[in-house]
Amino acid sequence: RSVLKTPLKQAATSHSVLTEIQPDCQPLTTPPKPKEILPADPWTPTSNLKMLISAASPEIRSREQRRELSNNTSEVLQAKHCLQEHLSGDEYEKSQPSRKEKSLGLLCHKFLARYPDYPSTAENTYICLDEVAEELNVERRRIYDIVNVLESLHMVSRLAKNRYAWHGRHNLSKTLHALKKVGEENKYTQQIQLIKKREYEHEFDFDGERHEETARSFGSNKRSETSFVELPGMEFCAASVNSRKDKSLRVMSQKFVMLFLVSTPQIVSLEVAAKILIGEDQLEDLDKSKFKTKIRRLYDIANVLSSLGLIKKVHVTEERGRKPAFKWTGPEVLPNIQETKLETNSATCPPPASESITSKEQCSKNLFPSRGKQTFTRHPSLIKLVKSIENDRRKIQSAPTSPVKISARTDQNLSAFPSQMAQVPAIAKHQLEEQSKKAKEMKIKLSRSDLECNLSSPEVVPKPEPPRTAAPSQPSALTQPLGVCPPSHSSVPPVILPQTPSGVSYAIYLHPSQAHTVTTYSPSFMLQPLPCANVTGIKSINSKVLNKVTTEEGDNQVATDDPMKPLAAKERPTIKSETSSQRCLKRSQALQENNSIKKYRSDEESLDTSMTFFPSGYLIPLTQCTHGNKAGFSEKEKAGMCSLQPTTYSPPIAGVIPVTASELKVNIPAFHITPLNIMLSPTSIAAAPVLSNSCLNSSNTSSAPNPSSSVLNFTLQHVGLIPAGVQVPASPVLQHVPVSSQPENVSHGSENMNLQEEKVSKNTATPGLWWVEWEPSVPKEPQEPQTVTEIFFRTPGGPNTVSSLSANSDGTARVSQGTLYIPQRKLEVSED
DNA sequence: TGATCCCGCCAACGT
DNA sequence: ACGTTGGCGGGATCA
Repeated sequence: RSVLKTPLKQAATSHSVLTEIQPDCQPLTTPPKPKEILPADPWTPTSNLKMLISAASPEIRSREQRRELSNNTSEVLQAKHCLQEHLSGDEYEKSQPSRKEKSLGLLCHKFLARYPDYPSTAENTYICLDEVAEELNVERRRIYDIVNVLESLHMVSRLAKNRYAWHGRHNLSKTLHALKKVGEENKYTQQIQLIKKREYEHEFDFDGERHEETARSFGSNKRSETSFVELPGMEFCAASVNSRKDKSLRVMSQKFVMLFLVSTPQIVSLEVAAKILIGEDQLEDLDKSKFKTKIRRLYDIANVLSSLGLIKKVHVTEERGRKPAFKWTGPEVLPNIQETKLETNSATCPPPASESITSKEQCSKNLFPSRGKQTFTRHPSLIKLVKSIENDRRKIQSAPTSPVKISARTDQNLSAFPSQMAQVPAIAKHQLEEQSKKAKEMKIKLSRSDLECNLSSPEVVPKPEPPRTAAPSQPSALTQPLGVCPPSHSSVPPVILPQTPSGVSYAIYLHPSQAHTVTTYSPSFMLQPLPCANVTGIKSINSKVLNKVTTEEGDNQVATDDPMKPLAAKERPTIKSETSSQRCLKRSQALQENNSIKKYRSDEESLDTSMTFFPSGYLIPLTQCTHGNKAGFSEKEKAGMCSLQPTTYSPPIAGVIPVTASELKVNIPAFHITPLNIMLSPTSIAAAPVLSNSCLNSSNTSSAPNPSSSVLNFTLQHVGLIPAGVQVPASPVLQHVPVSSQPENVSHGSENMNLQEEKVSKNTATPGLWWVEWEPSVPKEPQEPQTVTEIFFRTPGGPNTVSSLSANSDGTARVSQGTLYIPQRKLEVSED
């Protein structure tokens, strides 16, 4: 095994290298033993799996083939020798199993591909590390890395040495809830703030004095640390067999996840994570090496989490430069969803899984009396829809479902998506996984409700159906009393998410700015009251923009599902021989894209009526004047334009938005807002895809109302941050100021002007109000320009309480309240 | 370069 | 004592 995967690293002495490479083999001259070749053979028993994976990457495949060839003969050495002598040659390089191909992430994908996300609760799935290691052709050591992380999420549990039980994602939801809870208890949010604060301070004062106290307070609130978070029902198992519960990787993994779950923009930079994880244990001893090691570990964890589709790599750009970070892309973890502590009790190790599932069933039954299927155990937050949209770019239309260990299935899948697969970039393979997961989730969701299925299927899945005009289906959705807009207009379907019990949600959508990459000028926006009826009728869209938002990057998935896309039908056929449930799945996938609204409704209906559905009138379309750009933003305007009439944003009444465009003319220089739909939720859990109709009402092209102000006011009022009658001045004057946790500091920041230029602005007219804009670092190809705009405002309540309203260019946005978040010159963005 | 992170030594553990 | 785990960090790769 090692023989194959251990190509010489480089031009070192061939002999010594080979020796190293084949430690467990006969002398270096020993040609691959038949026995070893077999397991390593990419086209053997596990070939299906490999096929699937390699199929995603022509490169990998070809390489594997190449490898295979070389492995089968004693030519190996020769070849290597040869190659070595021509290190610079392409041949050699190509035959080299590129580091990437050996990455933990890819390995993890392979690993995950072996097991279903939601294994049958009837029979337990076991994992034998040895086997897996062998089949995946890697050292066991690597498997440990993966398993440990999975274990931290309770996706697997250790039964005995070399033996694990696979639970898949059945426990994920609960685990995340638990982790979030613990994360909150650990005050990670505050810790993050502290760290950021310190970073901030570092930038200005060179004396590391005050760090002392920071460190103090930091280290002080450590407590239940170093303990492995377990799930009721699972701990038994884990504890009994695995005494070392505080294993670093496992714990680290959990903590890392916690950080995501508790932080507002669910983005965590490695640096911060590392510091927090270190800081917890040993008191701040800025040990360089320790930090480095921590980072390394985090990468390992991150790779696995990425493979799971829970996070994705991004970069936070700030003055300091680009810093690696990760963004949570996993399911939203609703705060108060009662932890399903319906745990039964008696349970042996394997049982825990089924048990937890049982409890979930209970839960779901409660939620959906009529339903009893085990599949919809989870209470999929509607937000997932958003997530899915968020991840639109995920192409790879294939991989209907994540591969199961059954080879037959894999084959089927493969045959179904031959060509497509062949076009998928190797690295993008993971996306496939994500998608399949998404699909599964949807599947589950759908299965939960026939109604849902019925509603969605008719329109979305009609495979035989020719490129239908979105129009037909749209209306139906629109006619609904909900405040949603026609999905067809935008590739980014508008969605109204269920609200937290505490409050109503608002759907606001702004028109996407065409200048995704432009960051210097302020696009103009219009805030207009837009009754549903009107919305429904609106058809004009800035396809260019919209496409950019969702279809960009040639996202097959999206494209396929996009009703606007003629090719949509093209792929449907593949769904042919699927089961109805599978179809639902597919449909759901399709729905995500364009019928989110509908979908949402379905969910809403099927989910539970207790959810406060937001009045239709709460849809606030903020269209951007497509042309009212630069021209419209003369220096003068930038200076102090915004002539905002003190308008009171009273709670909108169904179907009506108490604001008029004219009232919201505000331009906030340096404030770049991209398309967004904002779901405002007092408690910070809403996220919604945006529905943007370009120039819908762009009649007012010249005016450039600033969405931020309107949104802000609207938000502030509805979130209760400001009296209904009060209005926050639409930042007539904006200054670039350093942002710090101390509001006071903000007031005088002229000296720090350079900091965060145009990134963070403060509305001097409204103390305690900041906005932060995250721009895409580089408008790479059709990748999604992840521009994030975030508005921070201090809550009257506590000095450290703030709320933030952030809008992502991908159409999602969220409002949250919580502890002070230091706007840090963070400019999130691009991914790799 | 700095960001990533593979690789595998070797110590802690389990049996 | 020996096999299993997995902490750790050198140094190779990648971007």
